[in-house]
This record gives sequence, C-alpha cells and structure tokens, in this order.
Amino acid sequence: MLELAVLGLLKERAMHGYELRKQLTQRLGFFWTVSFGSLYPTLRKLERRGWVEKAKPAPTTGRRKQVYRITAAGEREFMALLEEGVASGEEDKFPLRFVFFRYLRPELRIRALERRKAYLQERLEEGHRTLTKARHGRADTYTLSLMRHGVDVTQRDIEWLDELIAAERGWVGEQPPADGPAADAPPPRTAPTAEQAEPSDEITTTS
Amino acid sequence: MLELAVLGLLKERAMHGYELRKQLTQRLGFFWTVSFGSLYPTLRKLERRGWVEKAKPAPTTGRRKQVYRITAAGEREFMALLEEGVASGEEDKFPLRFVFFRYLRPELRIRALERRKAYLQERLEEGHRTLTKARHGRADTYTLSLMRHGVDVTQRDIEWLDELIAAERGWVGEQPPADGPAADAPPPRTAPTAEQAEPSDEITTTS
DNA sequence: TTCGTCATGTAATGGGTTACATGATTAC
DNA sequence: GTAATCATGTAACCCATTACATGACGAA
Repeated sequence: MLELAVLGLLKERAMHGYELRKQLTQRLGFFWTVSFGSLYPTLRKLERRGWVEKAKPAPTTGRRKQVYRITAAGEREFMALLEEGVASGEEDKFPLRFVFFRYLRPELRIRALERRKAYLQERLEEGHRTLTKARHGRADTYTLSLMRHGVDVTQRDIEWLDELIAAERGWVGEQPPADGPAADAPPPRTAPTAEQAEPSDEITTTS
Repeated sequence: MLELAVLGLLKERAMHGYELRKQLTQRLGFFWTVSFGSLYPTLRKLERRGWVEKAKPAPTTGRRKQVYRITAAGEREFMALLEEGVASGEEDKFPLRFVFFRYLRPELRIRALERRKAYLQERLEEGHRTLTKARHGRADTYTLSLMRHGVDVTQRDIEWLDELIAAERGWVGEQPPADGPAADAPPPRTAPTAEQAEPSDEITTTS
C-alpha cells in the first residue's frame, strides 16, 4: 500500500517525507491518510532495497530535509506493484491504484475499471438481497438505513465507473448505456500520457 | 472494533462464531468484513474477560457449535465502548456504531450524528479547496476525477446524515433545510426503542 | 462417496498506529 | 522570544489478516 504510493509520488518528482505525506493526503485524503510513524520507516526500507535514494548527499547541519528520488529499479518495482494490484484486484486499494492510472496501458486501465465495476455490482446485488430479507424480518431502523445508504453509495460508485469506462473508450458525447440522464462532463478526451520530470508544483505549491 | 461488534450482536441474541460473522457481513458488508482468524480469538478473549459465556455446557462429540451469550458485565462493557466511541468520535468506525444506535439515548444519538456531519463537512471543504488548487496547477485526469468523486460521495453522506438528524428531531414532513429537493422518505417516525430478548431471526433465518 | 457448506481453531505475519522525543525555520 | 509549522525519527503495540489444518453434516 504505502510502498506503491511512495514510489508513485517519487516517480513524479523527488520529495522529502513530510511533503510526500502532504501530497498523499491531498490526493487520497477521502479514502486514506498515512502517519509519519509508518511513512519514514517505509522510506528507509525502500532505500535499503535500492528503490529510492537520497537526492542531496548529506544535510551536514542537524537532520534536515531528506529528499528522496526514485531509482531505475524503483520504477520497475512500481510498475510491477501497480500491475500486480490490477491483476489480483485488491479491492480496498482501488483508489490508490487509480491515482496512478495514467501509468497503465489503456487496455489494462479498462480491464481494471471493468473488474472493479463487476465487483461493486456483486456487492450491490448482495446488498439488495439482504435488504429485501431484512424488510420483512424486522431489522431495526438504523441497520436498515445504513444498508440503504450503502446501496446508494455503491450505485453512485458504479455510475462513476461507467463514466470512466465510457471516456476511456473514446465515445465522448455518444449515447450512454440507455439508463438515466448521465451526469456532467466525461473527463479524458485523449488518453493522458505520463508527463514526467520537471519538478513542477503538482496540485499545491510546497517548499 | 470487533469487540463492540460481537458484544452488540450477542446482546440481541446468543450466537456462535460462524453465525456472528454472517450477521456482521450482512449488516456492515459495505464497510467491513471480518475473518474467522480474528473472530474466534476475539470470542475467547471476551470469554476470558467474563463479557461473554458459553450458552450450552460442552459439545461432547468433536468440537461442535460454541454458542455464546453476553453476560451482565458484557452488557455494561458494550455500552461503555459504544458511548466512549461516540464521545471520542473515531470517525472510521462510525458505521459500526451506527448499527447499534438504538441502544443510545436520543440526545447522544443526535450529538453523534451532528459530530459526524461536522467532520464530513470539514473534509468536504478541504476537498473543495485542494480541488480548486488542483485545477489550475495541472494534476492528471485520474487524480482529479477521484477527488471529484470523493467530494460527491461525501456530499451524499452529509445529505444522509441530514435526513437522519431531521428524523431524529421528529419533524417528519416539515421543511428540509431549504437547499434542494430532498430525497425520498425520511425513515424513523418515532424513535425506535431497544426491543430486546425474544430470540428472533433478525434479518436472516439461520440455524 | 464426494462435494459444498458449516464450524472451529492456530501460527506467522503484516501493515499500520499512537505516543513520544528532538530540533530547525518562519512569522509575529 | 515564543508560537506555529516544518521535519525526522523510534518503540511499543494493536488489530487484524492469510494460510493452514481439522472435522462434522447434508445433499446429490
């Protein structure tokens, strides 16, 4: 989990731990937050394995900013982790993988999205089934409400995935699956390529 | 986490481990699933502490169903855990606590719901802020999409809480906060009381 | 008789957290 | 000069998971 995240961010540009966490919180804050207590050890574990390295030689005065950059081996490891995650479909970490989707080949991307959708649909059906059962056998209000809300949110998730899949396939203004009125603008017109290098201030200006 | 869940279910009626897990998955499946590897050890930990006890003396042949029931001490512990959770607001476990809301006094319930709402609103604003920043500084399509979706789902969550709070307060068909068209039926008309005892087949018939 | 589900358990491990400690740098 | 934020780190622990093993019971 953390390893993929760290490698993925460092692939964009060199960073130090504190900044890494900030970026992570910004991008995945809705699903995840890391603590320093796991971030720093991870960083050094990655260094020991040769997947990242210090960018600046040594801080001399005190223990100042440790800027890390990803290595060639690290890049390979990142892609391996990412694709392996897609293949084995660890459903909980989906959002994390998603943030790095631009590094995947388009077909893998679609496969991942569709797999995710299938998974959510299964849960949705299961949810519907138990909800039906729960209605006649009286379950308490709160449990019922939670289940309904769960169904609701899951449906939302599926719609989101539908938009993503459609966009990925290229039909931009074409007819959606013939269900309800589709939501707002489908995002990517052309498949985005991994623009790398250039220490730009992605999302927020830091340092 | 697990302790609260197990105690809460056993408070309803006596059950064995396997069944416990089934119930848990049905009610909280959207947010959570437990593995047996943690369930059984927990069960025996609870037994050692005197919070649950075996209902049937001993299975004699082989190691057959171990039916557990909650003890008086267990009931006290359950309420303590639940109320402590509400007080300290461990936000991740909210759904779990929610399933047992009927055991809380109405005022505590409202407080919990409002606290949760405030928390989500904070995250929502934070999300909006970073989204705005992210739009001009170019973040990739996928990250942006994820953030938008996060905002979306969080808004949904807040609406849900609004309905719950309104229902809790008793205004059933009265005007909603004057925002948009409210969603479908607000659930509880009267505050549900903890109907206890009676080993009914809550949600699904088992055994 | 074999397959699926019911049912309970253990050992090794994992992936993170909290709490704590330290100190530099910036802004007021 | 002091408070807030930046920045790094460690130790103890926690809560759960995976993988594995065992075996009963019912249905085909």
